[in-house]
Amino acid sequence: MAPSDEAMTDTQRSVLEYVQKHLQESHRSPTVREVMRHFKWNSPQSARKHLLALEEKGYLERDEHIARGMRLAEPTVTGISIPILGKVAAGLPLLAEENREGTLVVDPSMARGGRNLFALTVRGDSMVNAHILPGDRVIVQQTTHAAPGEIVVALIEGEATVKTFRKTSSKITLEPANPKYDPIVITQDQDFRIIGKVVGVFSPR
Amino acid sequence: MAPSDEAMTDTQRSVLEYVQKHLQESHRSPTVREVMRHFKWNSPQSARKHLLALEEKGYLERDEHIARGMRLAEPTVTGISIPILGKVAAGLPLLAEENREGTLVVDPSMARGGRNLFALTVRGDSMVNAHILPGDRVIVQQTTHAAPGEIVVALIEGEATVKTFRKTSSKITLEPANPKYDPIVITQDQDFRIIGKVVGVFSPR
DNA sequence: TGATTTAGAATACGATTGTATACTAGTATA
DNA sequence: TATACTAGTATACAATCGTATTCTAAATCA
Repeated sequence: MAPSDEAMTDTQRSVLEYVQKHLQESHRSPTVREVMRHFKWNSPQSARKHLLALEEKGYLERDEHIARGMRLAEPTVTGISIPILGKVAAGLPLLAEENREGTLVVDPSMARGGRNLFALTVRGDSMVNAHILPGDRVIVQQTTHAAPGEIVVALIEGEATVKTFRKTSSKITLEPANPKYDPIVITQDQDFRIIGKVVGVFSPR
Repeated sequence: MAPSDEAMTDTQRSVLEYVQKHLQESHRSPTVREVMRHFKWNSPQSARKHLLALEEKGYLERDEHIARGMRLAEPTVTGISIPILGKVAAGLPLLAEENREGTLVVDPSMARGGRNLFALTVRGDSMVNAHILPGDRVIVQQTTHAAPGEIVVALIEGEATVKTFRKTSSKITLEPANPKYDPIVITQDQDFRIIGKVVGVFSPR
């Protein structure tokens, strides 16, 4: 349950702010008695009631009977960690642990709308004219459908490839952005699947 | 004091990994006894000795007498926040608060060697053949010197521009990567300054 | 061989800590 | 007026937890 469902009293707000500050500064939850002492109260229950109220209203999460067991309901986001996909193993879900090669941190602006993202390291120069170079990390939004002209990541016979998606009434082609290469025409009997479309490129130089 | 000064024993390494994992997953330090139970030991001292050893060797930090008082000596880096430079105001230090337009989070792999980084939003298409497009964020390492052929960010008469740096015995030129534009020849009386070189490009699509 | 280091056990002490119950007082509300 | 809610106090209990001391056993090393 997300915060801001229910209003806090002034004291509850102060307590929440103290807990937030404590977590931020010491990377550790305060104890009930630390809250009590900070507000110069004389009973652990004074603090405890506010903490329980904050938990009930969804602002705090707690683990019972555990010392320093408080957490903020909404963790502060500094960057979005998305998995880097390596070789895709057949039969496994795309984002299974086994397919992961590492983690890439991207700006939160990339993740608007809670998009289902992953990254892929580009091999080969087939997309240089779309400014996607070998070694670049393409940031991919997972989807099974794409509009013609969009740059997609497709799985052909178990191999992941980045190409421009083209579609006519009769056939689907995957078009490179490099005159050196020919378009790939998808035939009926091929194992073909769109796994996402490119929403960003990260290019270390 | 940085870790890796002193070698760990195998057990100490396992304990450190467990503490790291615990911190990462629950945002909370394990207790001495939780470490003990995880390794199926029968005495708190078994765990405590390893924890004290890890502290002495600089891998862990601890606060005495405090429940769940362990921290990693090197905080886990999830992303590097670098400032996005806007219009550069004359007279101010480059990275002054007034010049900042926002923050960009990049992968830690960009920040190897503790480089002094900032980001810049590209305006114009003068570098498209170097795969730097309008709207891209170039990630820049601050430096006053560059080798010919490197892509630099230069300040000409207070205006920041991204170009390829060229230098002969007689003159300095800034070369666009787009035939539509002519190279800029720097004259003696111009206020010219290199402020950094491009080490990465972040391109939202 | 004897000394040192490392790993772990056994046990205990006391402070810390989450929790429970019972109480007073003020304030808002139906 | 009676009721409910909020705020805080007082006190107690038991589990958790960091720490201290003493001990055994194996491995390393000079």
